[in-house]
Amino acid sequence: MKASLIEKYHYIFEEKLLKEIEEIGRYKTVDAEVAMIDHGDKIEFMPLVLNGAIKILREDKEGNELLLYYLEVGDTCAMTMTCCIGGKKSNIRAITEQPTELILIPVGKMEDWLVKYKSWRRFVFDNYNVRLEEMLEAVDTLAFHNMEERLYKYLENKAMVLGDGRLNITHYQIANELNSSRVVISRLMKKLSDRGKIRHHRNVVEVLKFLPTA
DNA sequence: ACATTAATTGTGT
DNA sequence: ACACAATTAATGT
Repeated sequence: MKASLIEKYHYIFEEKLLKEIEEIGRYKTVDAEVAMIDHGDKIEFMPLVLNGAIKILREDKEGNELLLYYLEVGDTCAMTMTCCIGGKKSNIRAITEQPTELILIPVGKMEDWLVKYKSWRRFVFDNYNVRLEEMLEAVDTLAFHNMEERLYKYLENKAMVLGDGRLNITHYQIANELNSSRVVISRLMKKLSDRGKIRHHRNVVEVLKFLPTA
Protein backbone atom coordinates (compact mmCIF):
# COMPACT_ATOMS: atom_id res chain seq x y z
CA MET A 1 0.00 0.00 0.00
CA LYS A 2 2.82 2.36 0.77
CA ALA A 3 4.09 2.00 -2.74
CA SER A 4 0.96 3.05 -4.59
CA LEU A 5 0.16 5.85 -2.17
CA ILE A 6 3.55 7.36 -2.58
CA GLU A 7 3.65 6.75 -6.27
CA LYS A 8 0.39 8.57 -6.86
CA TYR A 9 0.53 11.30 -4.27
CA HIS A 10 4.06 12.24 -3.42
CA TYR A 11 3.99 15.08 -5.90
CA ILE A 12 0.99 16.54 -4.15
CA PHE A 13 1.47 15.99 -0.43
CA GLU A 14 4.31 16.92 1.84
CA GLU A 15 6.28 14.21 3.63
CA LYS A 16 4.72 14.60 7.02
CA LEU A 17 1.24 14.46 5.58
CA LEU A 18 2.01 11.32 3.62
CA LYS A 19 3.17 9.72 6.85
CA GLU A 20 -0.03 10.64 8.61
CA ILE A 21 -2.12 9.33 5.77
CA GLU A 22 -0.24 6.09 5.95
CA GLU A 23 -0.84 5.79 9.68
CA ILE A 24 -4.43 6.85 9.80
CA GLY A 25 -5.92 5.96 6.46
CA ARG A 26 -7.53 2.59 5.93
CA TYR A 27 -6.46 0.92 2.74
CA LYS A 28 -9.17 -0.88 0.86
CA THR A 29 -9.82 -2.62 -2.43
CA VAL A 30 -13.26 -2.78 -3.89
CA ASP A 31 -14.68 -4.83 -6.75
CA ALA A 32 -16.37 -3.25 -9.74
CA GLU A 33 -20.02 -2.26 -9.44
CA VAL A 34 -20.12 -2.01 -5.68
CA ALA A 35 -22.20 0.70 -4.05
CA MET A 36 -19.93 2.55 -1.66
CA ILE A 37 -22.23 5.33 -0.62
CA ASP A 38 -25.95 5.60 -0.96
CA HIS A 39 -28.38 8.42 -0.85
CA GLY A 40 -28.94 9.40 2.77
CA ASP A 41 -25.92 7.61 4.17
CA LYS A 42 -23.93 9.34 6.82
CA ILE A 43 -20.47 10.07 5.56
CA GLU A 44 -17.66 8.98 7.82
CA PHE A 45 -14.79 8.67 5.46
CA MET A 46 -13.26 10.61 2.71
CA PRO A 47 -11.83 8.57 -0.15
CA LEU A 48 -8.48 9.03 -1.85
CA VAL A 49 -8.50 7.09 -5.07
CA LEU A 50 -5.31 5.19 -5.84
CA ASN A 51 -6.49 3.17 -8.76
CA GLY A 52 -9.59 2.45 -10.75
CA ALA A 53 -12.64 4.70 -10.94
CA ILE A 54 -15.80 5.52 -9.08
CA LYS A 55 -18.91 7.04 -10.57
CA ILE A 56 -20.98 9.57 -8.71
CA LEU A 57 -24.71 9.57 -9.37
CA ARG A 58 -27.53 11.78 -8.35
CA GLU A 59 -30.87 10.23 -7.62
CA ASP A 60 -34.30 11.79 -7.28
CA LYS A 61 -37.24 10.61 -5.22
CA GLU A 62 -38.59 8.44 -8.01
CA GLY A 63 -35.27 6.68 -8.20
CA ASN A 64 -34.20 8.20 -11.49
CA GLU A 65 -30.46 8.33 -11.75
CA LEU A 66 -28.16 10.75 -13.44
CA LEU A 67 -24.43 10.44 -13.81
CA LEU A 68 -22.61 13.44 -12.38
CA TYR A 69 -18.94 12.64 -12.74
CA TYR A 70 -16.21 10.11 -12.23
CA LEU A 71 -13.56 9.96 -9.55
CA GLU A 72 -10.24 8.86 -10.92
CA VAL A 73 -6.74 8.44 -9.64
CA GLY A 74 -5.71 11.44 -7.59
CA ASP A 75 -9.25 12.50 -6.95
CA THR A 76 -11.35 12.83 -3.91
CA CYS A 77 -15.02 13.57 -3.70
CA ALA A 78 -16.12 17.16 -3.48
CA MET A 79 -19.52 16.15 -2.20
CA THR A 80 -17.91 14.34 0.65
CA MET A 81 -16.01 17.41 1.65
CA THR A 82 -19.06 19.61 1.93
CA CYS A 83 -21.02 16.89 3.61
CA CYS A 84 -18.31 16.32 6.19
CA ILE A 85 -17.93 19.89 7.15
CA GLY A 86 -21.65 20.37 7.59
CA GLY A 87 -22.09 16.95 9.15
CA LYS A 88 -24.78 16.31 6.55
CA LYS A 89 -25.91 13.14 4.94
CA SER A 90 -25.02 12.20 1.42
CA ASN A 91 -26.84 13.70 -1.54
CA ILE A 92 -25.46 11.20 -3.92
CA ARG A 93 -24.69 7.60 -4.72
CA ALA A 94 -21.17 6.38 -5.34
CA ILE A 95 -20.58 3.15 -7.22
CA THR A 96 -17.29 1.69 -8.29
CA GLU A 97 -16.92 1.56 -12.03
CA GLN A 98 -13.88 -0.68 -12.02
CA PRO A 99 -12.06 -2.61 -9.35
CA THR A 100 -10.68 0.20 -7.26
CA GLU A 101 -8.01 0.74 -4.64
CA LEU A 102 -8.47 3.57 -2.24
CA ILE A 103 -7.61 4.97 1.13
CA LEU A 104 -10.27 6.05 3.55
CA ILE A 105 -9.63 9.02 5.75
CA PRO A 106 -11.84 9.60 8.78
CA VAL A 107 -13.63 12.90 8.33
CA GLY A 108 -12.33 14.33 11.58
CA LYS A 109 -8.81 14.24 10.26
CA MET A 110 -9.57 16.10 7.12
CA GLU A 111 -10.48 19.17 9.14
CA ASP A 112 -7.34 18.92 11.25
CA TRP A 113 -5.27 18.70 8.15
CA LEU A 114 -6.87 21.73 6.61
CA VAL A 115 -5.30 23.71 9.42
CA LYS A 116 -2.06 21.80 9.58
CA TYR A 117 -0.99 21.25 6.01
CA LYS A 118 -0.73 23.64 3.16
CA SER A 119 -0.59 20.87 0.59
CA TRP A 120 -3.82 19.44 1.92
CA ARG A 121 -5.60 22.79 1.61
CA ARG A 122 -4.36 23.03 -1.93
CA PHE A 123 -5.49 19.56 -2.76
CA VAL A 124 -8.95 20.09 -1.36
CA PHE A 125 -9.42 23.40 -3.13
CA ASP A 126 -8.12 22.20 -6.46
CA ASN A 127 -10.34 19.17 -6.35
CA TYR A 128 -13.28 21.32 -5.55
CA ASN A 129 -12.58 23.56 -8.50
CA VAL A 130 -12.16 20.74 -10.94
CA ARG A 131 -15.44 19.28 -9.83
CA LEU A 132 -17.23 22.56 -10.15
CA GLU A 133 -16.04 22.97 -13.69
CA GLU A 134 -17.00 19.46 -14.57
CA MET A 135 -20.44 20.05 -13.21
CA LEU A 136 -20.80 23.22 -15.24
CA GLU A 137 -19.92 21.31 -18.33
CA ALA A 138 -22.46 18.68 -17.44
CA VAL A 139 -25.09 21.35 -17.00
CA ASP A 140 -24.20 22.80 -20.36
CA THR A 141 -24.70 19.56 -22.18
CA LEU A 142 -27.91 18.98 -20.31
CA ALA A 143 -29.34 22.38 -21.04
CA PHE A 144 -28.07 23.20 -24.51
CA HIS A 145 -27.34 20.00 -26.33
CA ASN A 146 -29.61 17.31 -27.62
CA MET A 147 -29.60 13.76 -26.43
CA GLU A 148 -27.45 12.56 -29.27
CA GLU A 149 -24.56 14.77 -28.26
CA ARG A 150 -25.07 13.95 -24.65
CA LEU A 151 -24.91 10.27 -25.44
CA TYR A 152 -21.76 10.61 -27.46
CA LYS A 153 -20.06 12.70 -24.81
CA TYR A 154 -21.05 10.15 -22.25
CA LEU A 155 -19.50 7.35 -24.28
CA GLU A 156 -16.35 9.31 -24.93
CA ASN A 157 -15.97 10.13 -21.29
CA LYS A 158 -16.55 6.60 -20.18
CA ALA A 159 -14.01 5.27 -22.65
CA MET A 160 -11.58 7.85 -21.33
CA VAL A 161 -12.07 6.94 -17.70
CA LEU A 162 -11.83 3.23 -18.33
CA GLY A 163 -8.94 3.71 -20.68
CA ASP A 164 -10.59 1.48 -23.24
CA GLY A 165 -12.65 2.25 -26.32
CA ARG A 166 -14.45 -1.05 -26.05
CA LEU A 167 -17.22 -0.65 -23.53
CA ASN A 168 -19.07 -3.52 -22.00
CA ILE A 169 -22.50 -2.12 -21.47
CA THR A 170 -26.10 -2.45 -22.55
CA HIS A 171 -28.42 0.20 -23.93
CA TYR A 172 -30.53 -0.22 -20.88
CA GLN A 173 -27.69 0.63 -18.49
CA ILE A 174 -26.77 3.67 -20.50
CA ALA A 175 -30.34 4.87 -20.48
CA ASN A 176 -30.34 4.68 -16.71
CA GLU A 177 -27.22 6.70 -16.25
CA LEU A 178 -28.42 9.39 -18.60
CA ASN A 179 -31.91 9.23 -17.20
CA SER A 180 -33.41 8.40 -20.56
CA SER A 181 -35.21 5.37 -21.92
CA ARG A 182 -33.76 2.31 -23.55
CA VAL A 183 -35.63 2.85 -26.81
CA VAL A 184 -34.29 6.35 -27.22
CA ILE A 185 -30.75 5.18 -26.64
CA SER A 186 -31.13 2.35 -29.12
CA ARG A 187 -32.28 4.75 -31.80
CA LEU A 188 -29.50 7.20 -31.12
CA MET A 189 -26.96 4.42 -31.13
CA LYS A 190 -28.06 3.51 -34.60
CA LYS A 191 -27.60 7.08 -35.73
CA LEU A 192 -24.14 7.25 -34.20
CA SER A 193 -23.04 4.10 -35.94
CA ASP A 194 -24.48 5.29 -39.25
CA ARG A 195 -22.33 8.33 -38.79
CA GLY A 196 -19.31 6.16 -38.19
CA LYS A 197 -18.68 7.38 -34.66
CA ILE A 198 -19.26 4.07 -32.98
CA ARG A 199 -19.87 0.42 -33.63
CA HIS A 200 -22.06 -1.72 -31.47
CA HIS A 201 -23.11 -5.28 -30.92
CA ARG A 202 -24.86 -6.92 -28.08
CA ASN A 203 -23.31 -5.81 -24.81
CA VAL A 204 -20.56 -3.97 -26.58
CA VAL A 205 -20.09 -0.42 -27.70
CA GLU A 206 -16.92 0.63 -29.43
CA VAL A 207 -16.01 4.27 -29.49
CA LEU A 208 -13.97 4.37 -32.68
CA LYS A 209 -12.01 7.40 -31.64
CA PHE A 210 -10.53 5.45 -28.75
CA LEU A 211 -9.90 2.20 -30.49
CA PRO A 212 -6.36 0.96 -30.98
CA THR A 213 -5.79 2.05 -34.54
CA ALA A 214 -7.04 -0.79 -36.69
C1' DA B 1 -25.15 -30.84 -31.39
C1' DC B 2 -29.73 -29.33 -30.49
C1' DA B 3 -33.60 -27.20 -27.99
C1' DT B 4 -35.16 -24.05 -24.59
C1' DT B 5 -35.05 -19.76 -22.20
C1' DA B 6 -33.74 -15.27 -20.97
C1' DA B 7 -31.82 -10.92 -22.10
C1' DT B 8 -30.88 -7.45 -25.37
C1' DT B 9 -31.90 -4.77 -29.31
C1' DG B 10 -34.86 -3.11 -33.43
C1' DT B 11 -39.01 -1.08 -35.14
C1' DG B 12 -43.83 0.40 -36.01
C1' DT B 13 -47.65 2.61 -34.01
C1' DA C 1 -44.30 5.21 -24.25
C1' DC C 2 -45.79 0.68 -25.43
C1' DA C 3 -45.94 -3.67 -27.64
C1' DC C 4 -44.08 -7.03 -30.22
C1' DA C 5 -40.50 -9.10 -33.41
C1' DA C 6 -35.91 -10.39 -34.20
C1' DT C 7 -31.50 -11.55 -32.71
C1' DT C 8 -28.09 -13.20 -29.68
C1' DA C 9 -26.11 -15.29 -25.54
C1' DA C 10 -26.50 -18.69 -21.82
C1' DT C 11 -27.87 -23.10 -20.19
C1' DG C 12 -29.45 -27.64 -19.98
C1' DT C 13 -30.07 -32.23 -22.15
